[in-house]
Amino acid sequence: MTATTVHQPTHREALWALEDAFERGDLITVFGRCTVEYDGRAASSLGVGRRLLVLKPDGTALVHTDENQKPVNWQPPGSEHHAAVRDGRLRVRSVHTSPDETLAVRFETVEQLSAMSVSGRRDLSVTGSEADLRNALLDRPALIESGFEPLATERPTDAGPIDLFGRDSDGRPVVVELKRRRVGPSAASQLQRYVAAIEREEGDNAAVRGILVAPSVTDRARRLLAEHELEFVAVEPPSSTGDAGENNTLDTEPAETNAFDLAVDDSAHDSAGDATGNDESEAAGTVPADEESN
Amino acid sequence: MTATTVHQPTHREALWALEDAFERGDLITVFGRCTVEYDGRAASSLGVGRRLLVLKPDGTALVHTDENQKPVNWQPPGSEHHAAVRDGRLRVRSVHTSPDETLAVRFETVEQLSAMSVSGRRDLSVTGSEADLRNALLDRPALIESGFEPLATERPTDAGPIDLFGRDSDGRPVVVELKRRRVGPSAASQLQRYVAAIEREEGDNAAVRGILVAPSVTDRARRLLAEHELEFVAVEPPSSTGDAGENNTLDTEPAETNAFDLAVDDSAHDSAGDATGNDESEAAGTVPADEESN
DNA sequence: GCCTAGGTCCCGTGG
DNA sequence: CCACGGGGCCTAGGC
Repeated sequence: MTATTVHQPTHREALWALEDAFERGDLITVFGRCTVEYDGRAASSLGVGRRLLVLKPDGTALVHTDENQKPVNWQPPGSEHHAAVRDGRLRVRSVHTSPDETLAVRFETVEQLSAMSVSGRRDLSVTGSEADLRNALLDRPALIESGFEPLATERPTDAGPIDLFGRDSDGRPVVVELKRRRVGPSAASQLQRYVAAIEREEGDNAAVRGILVAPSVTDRARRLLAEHELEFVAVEPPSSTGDAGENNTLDTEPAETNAFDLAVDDSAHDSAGDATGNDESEAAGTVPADEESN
Repeated sequence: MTATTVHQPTHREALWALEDAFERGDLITVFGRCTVEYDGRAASSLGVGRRLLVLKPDGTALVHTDENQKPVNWQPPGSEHHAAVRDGRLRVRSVHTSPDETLAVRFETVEQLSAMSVSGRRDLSVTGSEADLRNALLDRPALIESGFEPLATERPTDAGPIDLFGRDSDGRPVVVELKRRRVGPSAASQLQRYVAAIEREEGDNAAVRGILVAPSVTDRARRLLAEHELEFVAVEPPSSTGDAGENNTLDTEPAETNAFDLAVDDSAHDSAGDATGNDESEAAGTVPADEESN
């Protein structure tokens, strides 16, 4: 129920505590001086130092140092944790199969070991994802282009699924690729692959349009789009500070929960344009201070 | 020096311990029941549950549940941690600027709070990276193709840097893209971009070859390569179990530390081939059992 | 700061 | 199991 902790344990005491925690399915943290060896998809070796080891009941293992968000070493979920005392020292091994990988943490000293039962993330709700952008555009397809008619999302092709497929006011097929943030060359190539796939589907004479929809685009990506006669439409990035209810009611639509501020900022394939997205100034009342309740 | 821990603290005691740990630049772990709110590049809300909060002196914040390698919520390095007691409850806020992001963790109960000074990853050495593959191929360019002459790595082009650039025995320019693992469509597109850039550099009549070097390739990527008349050469993935000293000395070169077993497995652009990498059997004595020392 | 690409990417979804 | 693409990707290296 509550957290169990052993402070400055002997290595053998730490082993007992670990085995108990494994039994209970607790999440475990270990502070101590250790070395780390990893062998699997790659291989690595880490000299002695003071670190934090986290062991999860799902098999995940994390070795954290004083900096960076990513662990310096780790083991994926599905691994099996094993603990033992060798040469009087605690050793934790996490073993994964398929792919075969092993993480070994050898402790010189164990400062502290804690364990507590933790609960999963049942109810994490996120807004501002690409799916939110897609829904926003389905509500207001004219923001991609006046007269654009959405026909399908995740439409399958030989090259993979298209984010948003439809036709323009002239009846031409339109492939739309959505990105929630500034795009680089890979997104342009991705769009180009999908356009080529539709062109093969429709026949060689088909004039298939491709539109990349994102907050902004790098110079290189813009040139790539131009080379393939693809287009770019800018949308505002998700507006962050809780404006979920602040619908700019220009149209009749109620417009479902819309994390994206949508702005038409067409930049045709042959124009240089400067919609690099570094010039946003007035979106929705960006008052940096004054957050309610501290 | 050693770890400090408070068990079942009051919220105010937890606050004192946190402030002390901030002062010392410790790495901090907090077990407790909490809710988590995030707002920034996206936004999310997480209901009450028992979790582990990790705070690093570089500004990183991590919220971990009982499963998955990635934290359910987090804050990047460079954030500023702030702690306070509001309504009798501990609240930790980590604030980042540019991009503006805030993570707020509100504790219902604090089971335990620990802090310890930890040290960085000075001496992490990894093998099996793409750079290792590149070095291995520079030592033995014939494994890409007999007569291949490497001229440059990271060669800049209008489309970005080329992993490995050279010429074949006929003097034709060759663009080589390296991947440390099985490749999909994006790698094929990446190679195609580089080849197109070199073709523009060299002139329209130039016959520029492109070779994707990787352990294996998906069907879709193989088709993409064929469409653009690009080639694929298979190399064995990094062989994992410590064979760093096992140089197969066929040539005169001493062959530096070579984490990759290299195998020629050419599959031309117009052949279907089956070098999907699922059929490796005898590489280098793959004895699954018997790991030295435990 | 931006851009580009690698990563033991992780992760979910679909086949 | 593999394949594919998103991600608050993160991180390193250039510029």
